[in-house]
Parts: sequence; C-alpha cells; structure tokens
Amino acid sequence: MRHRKIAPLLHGGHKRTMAPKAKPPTAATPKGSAAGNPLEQLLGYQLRRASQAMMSDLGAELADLELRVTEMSVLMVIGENPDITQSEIGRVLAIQRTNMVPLTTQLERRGLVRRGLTTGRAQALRLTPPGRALVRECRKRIAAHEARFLAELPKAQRAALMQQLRGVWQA
Amino acid sequence: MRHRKIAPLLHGGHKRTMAPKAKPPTAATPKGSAAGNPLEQLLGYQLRRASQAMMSDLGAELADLELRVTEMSVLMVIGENPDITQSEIGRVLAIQRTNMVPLTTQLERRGLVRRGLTTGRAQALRLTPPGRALVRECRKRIAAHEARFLAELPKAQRAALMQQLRGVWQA
DNA sequence: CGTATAATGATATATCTCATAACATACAAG
DNA sequence: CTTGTATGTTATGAGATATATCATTATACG
Repeated sequence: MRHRKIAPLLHGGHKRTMAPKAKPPTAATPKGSAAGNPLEQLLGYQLRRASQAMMSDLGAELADLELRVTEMSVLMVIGENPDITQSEIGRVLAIQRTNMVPLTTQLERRGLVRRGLTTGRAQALRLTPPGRALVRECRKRIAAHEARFLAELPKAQRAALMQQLRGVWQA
Repeated sequence: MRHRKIAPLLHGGHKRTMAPKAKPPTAATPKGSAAGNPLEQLLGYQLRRASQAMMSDLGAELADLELRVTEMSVLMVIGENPDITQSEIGRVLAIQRTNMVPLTTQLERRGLVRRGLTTGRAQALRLTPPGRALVRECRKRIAAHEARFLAELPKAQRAALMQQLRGVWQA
C-alpha cells in the first residue's frame, strides 16, 4: 500500500492546559485522569500537531488518486511554472536535488510530466494533458480540504494567521 | 550519525506572492526569476513549512545531547507524569504503542528512564536522576529555541496564534 | 467461577521522507 | 585549456511511522 489512511501524527497533546509549576512535581499520575502534557504551550509543538493534522487529512483526500502530498506539490509547481527544472522545484519546495530524481521519474513514468531538454543538462519539465487534468482535480480537493479547516477559523483572523506562519519560517 | 544537522524541510515557498490567475498560464518560467509557488496561500503548506523550520531548529539545539526531538518529548512527558505507562505516553503524544517500545528501550538503556512494574503488564516509567538533569537542560534549550521564533511575533498575538493552532488539530 | 474481551507490551517488517556521498556531464569564466 | 559551478543521477542510510501478529494480564459478565 502506497498511502497511509490514518494520521501519522508524532507527539501530540491533550485537552487539559496546565498552569506552569502549579502541580506538585512529585505527585504520581492519577490513574484515571488524562496525563498532563508539558509541550502544550510550545509553539513548535502546536505547529507540528496542526501540520500533521492537515497533512494526514490531505493525504487521505489524495489517496485514491494514487498521489502523495509531495508528488501533488511538485505537479502543482510545474503547472504554475512550465519548463521549470528539477533543481528549481527543489529550491522552491525545499526538496533536495537528490530526492527530486525519483520523484520526477515516477511522475514521468505515469505520464503526468514530460522531460524536455533545454540548455545544458537542465531538463525543462511540463505537465502532459493527463497531468494538467490531474492538477485540476487536485485543486478541487485541496480547496475542499482547506475549507474544512478554515471553517473553524473566523474569516477576519485568516490573513493574520497566514502572515504569522510565514514569519515563522521566512524570518 | 544519528541526528540531522540541517533542515529536513519538505516543499516550501518563495518570497513572491502571486495574484491568482494574474499570470498567463502558457508563459514559460522566466530564466532568472524566482518560480511562483501555487501553494503559498494554503494553510496546510504554511503550517508545514513553519513546523519544519521549528523542528529542524530544535533538532539542532538538541543534537549535541544525542537526543532526538521525539525522545526529548517522551522524557518531558514522563517527567511531568511519573509512573505513566508507555501506552499512555503514546496517547498523549500520538505515538503508536508499537513505536513506543524501541523508544523506551533506548531511553532505559541510556539510564535516563527506569521501568518499574505496577499492575498487570503496565510498566510505570520514571526518570532517573540523570534523566531529570537532562530534562532540565532540555527545558533551557527549548526556552531559547522558542524565544528565537517568538521574538518575531508581537506579544499580543501569541496567545491568539496558539489558540488558532490548537483549533486546527483539536477540532 | 470460568470464559470472553480489552489493554498492554513486544517483535517483525514495510514504507515514506529526508539526508549524504560520489560521480558524470554541461556550461561559463579565467 | 583549466577551473568552477550547476545539474542530473545512483546508491545508500537514518528516522518516523504504519501494519500484522502474539503473549500476558486485568476486567467484565454469564
């Protein structure tokens, strides 16, 4: 099986919030209660859990297309940037050159992408018609997927959130 | 080598923002310019990039302790919840029972965690004194790591951001 | 009480993502 | 021509995560 059906989710937290140091450190965990999670208040932890939640949802959304999230991302970038090279895609998506090779090979083998020679060793990548159709389908599903999560979020807050997230990694 | 030194970072974006459909779809990518990234405006994409940025930074912060982020998370949960069981940690951090086994074994082998028998098959986990010391060191480093990223973010926005992130995966 | 069920820990194994090292080729600059 | 840089490629490994399966123990229930 090539795609996961459920969430991958590394470490996560629980409902309960904890006042720092409010709890006697020597007290053992009460048997029936939810365990306290000291990571709850960390930005990194929250980002990771949130990211994993969305990634797994998107993975499920794309599963029946036999497309992994990474493959879909590459397809979309090629669609938006015809004749882009592997290396350039790698730079845009932060995928190493090395890892772009089997990715591209796979997409070409499936007839979604065409490798064309340009200058030097660089290969100009373009979507084939089936590739373009698949990207259109992906866009629909991504929209549905995003909407599911954005629904929880007041419209007024969305732009601010995106800006804050951009600031985290594009600092 | 057990730890990565640099960012893992799957797909990422570029500085430039694009107005939807503002660009003629048939135009080839200009050679010298940055490629447009159609994922830029997706919440899932921003979450992933932000999460990866923080994960890789934290990984570097913990590298010389020979601790991976996952291991550190488990240690901190045990520290906060003495006599917790493997399964319970798994539920808190969203790590499968199966994957908790080698994790716990490794931490016990290093003398950071002690397995004690309680009721049934469940094993009560506790930090050893070296384990507690290591957790204290981790807390310091995590604080520094978090501060690096939070510095970009106005204080007034922090609580709201955390709440929004919680909403994404705890919906 | 005795059996079925659930929970826990464990083993083995497969897959996905990401990383490094090493190499060949193409082009540009000196 | 030589050197440097960019690109594509192959091979390989580490780490996180997923599934299937099993033994043991506690608990629920007839």
